[in-house]
Amino acid sequence: MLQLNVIRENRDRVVQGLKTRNFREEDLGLVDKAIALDDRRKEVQTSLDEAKAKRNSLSSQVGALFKEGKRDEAEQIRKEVSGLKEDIARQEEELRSVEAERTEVLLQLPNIPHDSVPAGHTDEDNEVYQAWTSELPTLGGDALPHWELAEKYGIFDLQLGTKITGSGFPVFRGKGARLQRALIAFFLDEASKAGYEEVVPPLLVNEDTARATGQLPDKEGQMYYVERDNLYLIPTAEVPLTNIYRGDILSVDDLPVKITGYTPCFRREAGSYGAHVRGLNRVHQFDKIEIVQIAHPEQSYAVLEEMLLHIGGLLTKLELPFRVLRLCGGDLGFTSALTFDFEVYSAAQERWLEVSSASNFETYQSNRLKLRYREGEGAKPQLVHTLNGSALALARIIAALLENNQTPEGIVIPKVLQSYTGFDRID
RNA sequence: GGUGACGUGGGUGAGUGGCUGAAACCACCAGUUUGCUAAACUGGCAUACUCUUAACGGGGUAUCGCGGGUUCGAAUCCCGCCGUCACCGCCA
Repeated sequence: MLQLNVIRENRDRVVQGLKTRNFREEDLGLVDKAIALDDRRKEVQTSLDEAKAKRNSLSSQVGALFKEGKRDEAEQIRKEVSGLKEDIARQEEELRSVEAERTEVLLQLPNIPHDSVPAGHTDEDNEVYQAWTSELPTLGGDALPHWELAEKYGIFDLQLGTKITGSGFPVFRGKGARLQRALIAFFLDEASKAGYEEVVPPLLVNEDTARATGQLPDKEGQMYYVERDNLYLIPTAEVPLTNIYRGDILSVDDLPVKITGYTPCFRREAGSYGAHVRGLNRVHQFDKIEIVQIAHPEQSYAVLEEMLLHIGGLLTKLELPFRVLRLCGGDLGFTSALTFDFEVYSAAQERWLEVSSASNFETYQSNRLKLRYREGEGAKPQLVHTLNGSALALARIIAALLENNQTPEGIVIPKVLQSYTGFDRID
């Protein structure tokens, strides 16, 4: 959520940002509407506070007068205060409704894109930030897509998952399951080496948590929901990991906070179908190692750069061809100021698969999280910047590994993984 | 799930209707004193919103788990919810 004072002070920049996101002309008015509602809120707040101050001072007189035995005077003031009650109640009601309306409007405003975000409408318009300069691997005409390889080598079984749960819930078996575990261990070890604290968070979260990182209300339909207990299955570890610090005031010395966690991720992916979502390209449950940083506002873009290097390093170690995209305004997530996507080239499908997304949310999340830091002793608390990235998402990495590494003798496991898998090929 | 106890500031903990935004102690910060350190002493030490100020600052409101109620006035009384702990039940 954007801060109102930021909107006030940078009104034109906010409007410009919405345009970068291709906001409809009629919705640009939301910015001024938010400001107007906040003006009204201030008015009511001030007038309500005055009424309450009067009540409080009169009330304390009542007590004093009673003690002095001046019953009549006390009685008179008491009646006067009684009259104030109605007025206070009415103003409280108005304050509540103005605040609710203001929040409603603020929730509809996405983050302001960073200056470097290119204009554009779809993923076609994303800017190639770091291209793959070597040659892309080519496989012969008999190369198989990963879903066929999976069947051939018994790596995972989607039909079995359908029997147990429903479509989009793969069952990994044998060496496939082992490969999965190897990747998780590898990614976590790499994150630890890079200074991230490893965390095992809950997989179900409550409403407050889902709201604080921005999944509610804008991505409600994307999450599985357990109605009986009013809990949501996490779509990404970002949600519980970032919420660890919800409401906290950190010292500047604590920054940056670096945490990582492996979790399964659950996504309903409502409305997705077609050839591009075959196999592991898009599933309802997949495993992901997430890295999260809570950073000083002045450091956050350097931190984002550091995260990109970390993620790129993983792909390099896995010997996968990849490129990095800077998302355009139209493709940028609602809460993000700047996002880079990592795509791995899948040689058999001859297309790029998104395997990671790293974003700087600046203060958009921290404002909802009420997550702040203090510059020094006694300094006023300020919002931190939050960032996160996948490092990495497993399903599509496996898809790419299977496809790119297929040989007539089976699927070759990259060297770095061999000590984790305990085998060097799947055949 | 059942029964009982409890929920106060960074921590311990006092406080049963007004003088309590909250004692005291600990921790922390600054200063004084002192060969150094330690000790002692003095002072400071919540957050949000809001008004005011060029600024430093000052004023107001709210917050004692959360939400409602009673009252001129609530940390304190009443109701609901949530949580923690103990015992029982169940259980990886």
